[in-house]
Amino acid sequence: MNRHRQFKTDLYGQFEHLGRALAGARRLEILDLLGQGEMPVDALARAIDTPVKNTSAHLRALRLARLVETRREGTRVFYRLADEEVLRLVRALQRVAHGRLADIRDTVHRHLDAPDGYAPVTLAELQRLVRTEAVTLLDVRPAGEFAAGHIPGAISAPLGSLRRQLARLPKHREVVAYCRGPYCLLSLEAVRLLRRHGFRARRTKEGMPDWRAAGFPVARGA
Amino acid sequence: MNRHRQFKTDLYGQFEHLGRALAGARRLEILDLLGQGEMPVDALARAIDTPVKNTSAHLRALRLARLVETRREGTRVFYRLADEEVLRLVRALQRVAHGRLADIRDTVHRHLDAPDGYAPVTLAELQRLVRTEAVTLLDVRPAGEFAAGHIPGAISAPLGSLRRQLARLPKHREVVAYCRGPYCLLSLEAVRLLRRHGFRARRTKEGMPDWRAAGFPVARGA
DNA sequence: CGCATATTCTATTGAACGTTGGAATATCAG
DNA sequence: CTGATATTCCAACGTTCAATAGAATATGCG
Repeated sequence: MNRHRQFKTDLYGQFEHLGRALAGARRLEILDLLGQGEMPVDALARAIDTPVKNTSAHLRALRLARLVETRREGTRVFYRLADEEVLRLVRALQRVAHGRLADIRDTVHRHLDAPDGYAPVTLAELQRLVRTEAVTLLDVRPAGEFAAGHIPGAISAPLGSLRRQLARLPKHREVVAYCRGPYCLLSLEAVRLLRRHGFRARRTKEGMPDWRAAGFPVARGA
Repeated sequence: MNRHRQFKTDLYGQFEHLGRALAGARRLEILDLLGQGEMPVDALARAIDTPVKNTSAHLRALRLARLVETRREGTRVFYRLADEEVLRLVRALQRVAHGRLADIRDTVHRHLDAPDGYAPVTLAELQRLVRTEAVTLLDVRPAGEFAAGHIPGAISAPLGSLRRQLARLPKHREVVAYCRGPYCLLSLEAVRLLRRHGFRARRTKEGMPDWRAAGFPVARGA
């Protein structure tokens, strides 16, 4: 009977290692970002607003837990998720947290929810809309992430250059913007900008990695 | 632009709280057990082989993270999972850990895998087998957990009293045993015992909570 | 080879967490 | 009310981990 205890202690001890790797705000943010595709250390450091030195240490912990893998290219080291399953784990954690912690709902509500919540579209709806060409679909993430994978039919319109592209968009057709994921603010800003310029605009509730994880087709390149 | 950083720090900080609650071997074990149904503190303490005092502290942490809820009955306090989603999160963590950490595969392999792996049955297969009455289905968990919910058509045969029930089982029909989940050893012991007594016996790869989570019907009562 | 850039390693400090012992609270039975 | 059981609270100790600073390594370029 004691072998059973030993087994359980060993086993759940290993699970604990993995849990510890997830128990860090910066690390969760990194994993969320890596859902977009591989990134070098310095880009990640800038994205999460943390010294490179520090970011590297977090990445070390994630690599030790086998949640990320690396690839070297010249002096740069690119990190990527070790597995699609990892992002699903992060999303599961976010979903439980969002559902059960009132504080999170408050935080999100203050930032994400406009009067109409910017009329979020689910990915399934979006697929229908795109297939029937009923909407203009904008990918408002940085160009690099667009190139690494985007929804077929989407136009790359990074938030910074969106204003310049407005003139070229058909005025009459509704616009849907998507970005990195459920807690990414890019599409939100985009919708605000579009509406200020007279467009009918909505955003998706989820982002590119969720589209891919749901098994929908992904286009690559510029 | 700084409001965005503040938002992310707040948000992922909250996620971190939840991650921390998951970063404990004992706590993960508790959550796994609670997947069977509600349990009082002392039962949990015995199950995870940890002082009551200590177990209570862990439960406190879990309750603070809103992962569990309580119900009082006399001097006892019963704990239960706050949500089905919580168990799905734990399973997601286990799945990633199992897939990515070689140490876990080793640990599990040493204990769970017999020459034929005890011919694990998936839940989907099991459903077919049960519907056609092709097998005798045994629930080898403690009687209380059987009463709280079991697979329709299953016979309660707690490991302790299984030996006494052997005589009543049809010799010619194959037996399938299931228990708590992928890392529960009860069904394994059961299959060993059954085979020693000349039965053809297999076990399920997953357990009762997974059956429920998959949306299959659940029977209650003795 | 020597310099520059990108990244990682080492050592230190301070905060957070698990554990343990002892006391306190809550409920029930008599 | 008293005793008994189940659970929780409180304080102290040791460990672990994130953050920070400084040094070291690796690659590319001239």
